[in-house]
Amino acid sequence: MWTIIVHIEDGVTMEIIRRKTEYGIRALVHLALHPGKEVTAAEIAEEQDVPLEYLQKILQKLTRGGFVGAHRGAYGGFYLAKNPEEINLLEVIELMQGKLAMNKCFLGKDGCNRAPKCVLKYNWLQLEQRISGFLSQITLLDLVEQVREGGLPGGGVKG
Amino acid sequence: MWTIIVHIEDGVTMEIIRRKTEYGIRALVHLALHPGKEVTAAEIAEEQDVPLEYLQKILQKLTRGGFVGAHRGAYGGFYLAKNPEEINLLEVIELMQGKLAMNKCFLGKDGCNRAPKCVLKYNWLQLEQRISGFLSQITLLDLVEQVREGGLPGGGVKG
DNA sequence: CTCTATGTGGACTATTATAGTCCACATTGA
DNA sequence: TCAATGTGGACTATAATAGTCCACATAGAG
Repeated sequence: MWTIIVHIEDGVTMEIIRRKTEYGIRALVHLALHPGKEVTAAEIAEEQDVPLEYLQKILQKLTRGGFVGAHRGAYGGFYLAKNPEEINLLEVIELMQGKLAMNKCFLGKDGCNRAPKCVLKYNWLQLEQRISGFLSQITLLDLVEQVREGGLPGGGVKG
Repeated sequence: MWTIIVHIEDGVTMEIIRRKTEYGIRALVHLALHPGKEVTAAEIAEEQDVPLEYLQKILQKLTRGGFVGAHRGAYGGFYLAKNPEEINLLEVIELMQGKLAMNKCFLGKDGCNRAPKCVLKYNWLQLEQRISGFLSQITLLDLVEQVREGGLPGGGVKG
């Protein structure tokens, strides 16, 4: 009796936006689509295809981050604590994943012990600012509008 | 006798360019700075502050990827297999880390099982193209020139 | 006032990615 | 033929991500 292990070459991808962030954004979009209503974690989990227990952790983070408000007890739930146009993608990504950087060289002069002789960092820094700038221009309102329009391309995001 | 575990709140950062990629870029820059010479992994490791054994793996990947050539045996070493202006950052990053994407939604219509109702992806796609576009415009030559100029800011990268 | 549906917080596990190491072997120039 | 080199595969260690579990706090309805 043999056990054969086959290692399938996978098309690896390095994702900037992690699953937890995606889940968080789905939750925010869902809340924005139900203004003035308190929505339970269970409902969001169901509607947005997110594991409930994990979503609860994510909602807690969003609550502490000030993006959503929570109401405990029976008939409780979550609601947006800001207007959709006041929430941008960069804030959400950084709340969920930590500060977004190209690499350590930008964490200050001592982020990398080669810093004094590192000359690559100016390129990194420039790109980093572009990415952050772009992400911070996309608001929850933009996302929600695309949802309402049926998600067709062409809506466009400025920048 | 007590054991006290203190959990220090760390300033987390999510880095797009991983250490292996940074190491790979350092190696390429080093090779570009020594044209016409075969440089050993040991020398690069020493000069660029990279663990030798790990660097060897990275150089193997760069070799298979066609960016560097290798010469075995005594007096062997590595050399650039392309001109520095023919190597761009995006290629190197994707060789080392896999394809760079915002998230799974862009891996094709089945990348995410919500794809049919997912409307966020057009934003992602647009940003993804911007990042890739920018990274693909930065060549190894740009990096090397900045090294030669002493690494002062202001050199600038077009885009 | 109590029951029940909710959110909260912390600890816990599982899985995957990243980082790094080790060693036998192939190659090649002196 | 020896010594310095790269190659390839297996291996370990650490960290990040993803996900789960449970005791507890809270608040509305009856």
